[in-house]
Amino acid sequence: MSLPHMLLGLLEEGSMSGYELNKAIHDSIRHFWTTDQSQIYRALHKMEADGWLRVETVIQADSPNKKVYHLTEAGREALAVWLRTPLVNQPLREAWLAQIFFGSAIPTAETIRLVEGYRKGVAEGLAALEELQARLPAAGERAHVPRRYQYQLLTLDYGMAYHRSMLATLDAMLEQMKLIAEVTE
Amino acid sequence: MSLPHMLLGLLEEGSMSGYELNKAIHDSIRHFWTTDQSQIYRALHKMEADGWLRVETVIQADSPNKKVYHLTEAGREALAVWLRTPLVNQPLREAWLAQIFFGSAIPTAETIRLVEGYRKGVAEGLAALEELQARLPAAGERAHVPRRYQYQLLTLDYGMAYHRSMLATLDAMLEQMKLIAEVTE
DNA sequence: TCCATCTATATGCACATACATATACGTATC
DNA sequence: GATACGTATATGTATGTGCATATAGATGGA
Repeated sequence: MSLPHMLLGLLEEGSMSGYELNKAIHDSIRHFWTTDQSQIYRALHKMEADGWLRVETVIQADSPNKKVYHLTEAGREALAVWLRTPLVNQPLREAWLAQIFFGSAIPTAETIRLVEGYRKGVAEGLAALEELQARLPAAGERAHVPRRYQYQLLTLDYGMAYHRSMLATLDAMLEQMKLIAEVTE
Repeated sequence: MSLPHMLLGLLEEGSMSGYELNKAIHDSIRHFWTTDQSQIYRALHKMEADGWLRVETVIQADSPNKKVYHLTEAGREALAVWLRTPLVNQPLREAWLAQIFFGSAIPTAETIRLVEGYRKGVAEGLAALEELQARLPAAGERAHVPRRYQYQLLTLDYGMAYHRSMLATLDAMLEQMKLIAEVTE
């Protein structure tokens, strides 16, 4: 389970409440990790019990009080260890590929339509990432950007490369499927 | 949940027992879907209760009796429907990218080492797929191959394209990280 | 005044899934 | 005779996870 370590990483940049962590996940790591609000609070409770976090209750006048979490030394250490720990590589798990694999059970035109839909979804995902990147420094200017920020940009690069490759692969797949349709229909 | 539909797809090609389905998953769709043996039996029970499958108990002399599952009309129909149904597109979920995103908390050399490890894993995955493909028809001969089989090859193509793209992206990432290391260390 | 919305935290619940374990038959090996 | 292995099916259980819901203070608009 990685969520606690995501939270450690975010809290290393600055102390936050669960509510703020939820927003931070949505704003900055959504392109490779999403989670439910309820999981965040559950994770925070466990992390506090494990001594990774210290809670500070902040009384607010203009909105409900909040519990701001701070990294402890143990938490900082847990993050540093995790950042060096190779994760077990998860095998591909793509249910939609089964719709291709077993596609011969329905007319080719229908599977083509399906894949075109998936292509559209990927194109939209890529557009969202490109829009995000347009508001950030270009590759040439990166050397002058804080180190922390350079790492963050690398994950955005990965997301875009993934989407572009996916588009190209889907296009190739669609071409092959059109050949199948020609021969057999 | 997709496992029941995976089983429908496999059983459409021929009736099998749970034990044989487990082997079929390992032999032919492992490159995009894996599962535990226990889930297969649980899924089969549910699918039978839902009327998608019919059981035939086969008495064997040389090994324990087996329960061979056959598709019913309802099962065949459920497969056909699923094959046309767009799956909700799952957002990227790559915990290792968080190790990059938060990488500034440890020396760059350590993150480089980590990514090199991941690169090795991807290269091994690609090698396994290439070995598998070497025993199958090349692209030029595909037109003369059964339609069912052509679809199966497309999923292998996808797996290889994914791995190749992943390798290229990781290499680019490693180059960027070496630049970071030069500037800041 | 009522209602919606934002801030803020928390629990209930269902589902998917993996790991471990249990049972049991037949064959081959030591 | 004991042990290991392949075949074959099944349950127990823990964990990860998302959706729904509950509670509640403050603000702003209809």
